[in-house]
Amino acid sequence: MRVESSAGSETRSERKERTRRAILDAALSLSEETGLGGLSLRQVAKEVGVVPTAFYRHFASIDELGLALVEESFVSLRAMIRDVRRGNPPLEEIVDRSVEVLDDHVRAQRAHFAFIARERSGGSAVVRAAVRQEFALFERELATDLARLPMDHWSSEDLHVLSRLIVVAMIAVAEEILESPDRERDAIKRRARTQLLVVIVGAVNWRSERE
Amino acid sequence: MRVESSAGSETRSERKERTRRAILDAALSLSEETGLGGLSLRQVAKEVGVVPTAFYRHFASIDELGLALVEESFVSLRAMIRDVRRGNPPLEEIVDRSVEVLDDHVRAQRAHFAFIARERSGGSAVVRAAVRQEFALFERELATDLARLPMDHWSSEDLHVLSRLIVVAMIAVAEEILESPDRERDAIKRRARTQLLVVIVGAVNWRSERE
DNA sequence: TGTACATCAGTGAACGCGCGTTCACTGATGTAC
DNA sequence: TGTACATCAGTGAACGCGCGTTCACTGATGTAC
Repeated sequence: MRVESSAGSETRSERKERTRRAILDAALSLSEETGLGGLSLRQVAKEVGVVPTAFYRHFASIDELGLALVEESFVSLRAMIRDVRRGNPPLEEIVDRSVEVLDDHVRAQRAHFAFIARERSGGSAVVRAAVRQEFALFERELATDLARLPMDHWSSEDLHVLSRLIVVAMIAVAEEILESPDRERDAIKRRARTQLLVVIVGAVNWRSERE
Repeated sequence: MRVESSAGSETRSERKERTRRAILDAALSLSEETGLGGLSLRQVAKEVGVVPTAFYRHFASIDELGLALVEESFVSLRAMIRDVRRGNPPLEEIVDRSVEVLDDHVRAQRAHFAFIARERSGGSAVVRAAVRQEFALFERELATDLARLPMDHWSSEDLHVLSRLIVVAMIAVAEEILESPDRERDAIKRRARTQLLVVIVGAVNWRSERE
């Protein structure tokens, strides 16, 4: 068993992990232009600086690489949600806080959020299915969060429907953030707050108007 | 000048138009699996039953073909909107009527709506830009429609924000319709009605809660 | 109406290119003793 | 600690394939007179 290593060098598995990381980063960056589907194994290898066949030491195919990217992108998304919940903000601050956190996280993890938004209706059936499954899971979680707001007159199915509405609206906001110049930042946040507030006001006043 | 033609035959330009139509249809159908970006000129030509080079008699590139498909897909989308407006339905029927019409049109023009939904974040930058521009136009139109509802306390910018919320929610509903089995039809429509109603109730009660 | 010429949708051969994948390999790192 | 062997991340040549695009062509349709 090897415990120490010669100064300034890495173990074999550290080197391997570094190459793997470089492949993931290259794929995130290159696919921003073409989508994952328009990405070739050879392009990725070239960007990383290895020979094409070295790719196979890390992933069996571009699709498998895509699945790894789905996983780590949703880690970023879940980190964002944890950040929204943190401090358990009172109702009147939820909208402002959520939009702040969304904006911060989308900007800090551009590549991950862009990847999710793009591959949600992207070219690879396998990756698309993985993204949608993650979103389905996420919508269910958000629905249980919503149940804590003052809308106990909502059935759990309706909470899920509401959750989906919020998710698709916030995906659209994230896309806007990603493709707009920085100077539109405040305008986009203002619009996002309006949308969220409309949904929440609508939800709170819903049943009373319905029957 | 040729006025009559021999029985059972077509003019040269009729034949050409028929091939063009076949190319558009083949592209719509083939791209359902791979996206427009994953489509090759040779695949399309093979499906149509012409030699690859014949493609160039009709389009200079797959991108140009894509732009033609964006145009005709939005013709379908505008036909849907005209259908919603027809009869100038009273406020309490707007939600039901809109969801009925959306469901009917998406099912009748599956390929067009699937194309729009997919290429909105698809692989070709040119086509993506065209789709987004059409949506931007459409959102502005919807905003002026909304101004006729009892929400005169809304600024025109806020009406636009509201319009965008409705559009992204309805795109998501259209995607659900397209990828779900027929037996979920009523459930999807019910969920769509809930979402639209939440947005409208929220919009009507908005300003009062805000200040 | 009949003839001579122009147009042009579609053909078919050919090209160079980037692709994914196979295979045998190298040589530094790791392990057993 | 030193030696002999195993592992395995990355190499490099080679393959067959589908791709977009070029070019000269064919022959039915259209036009002028």
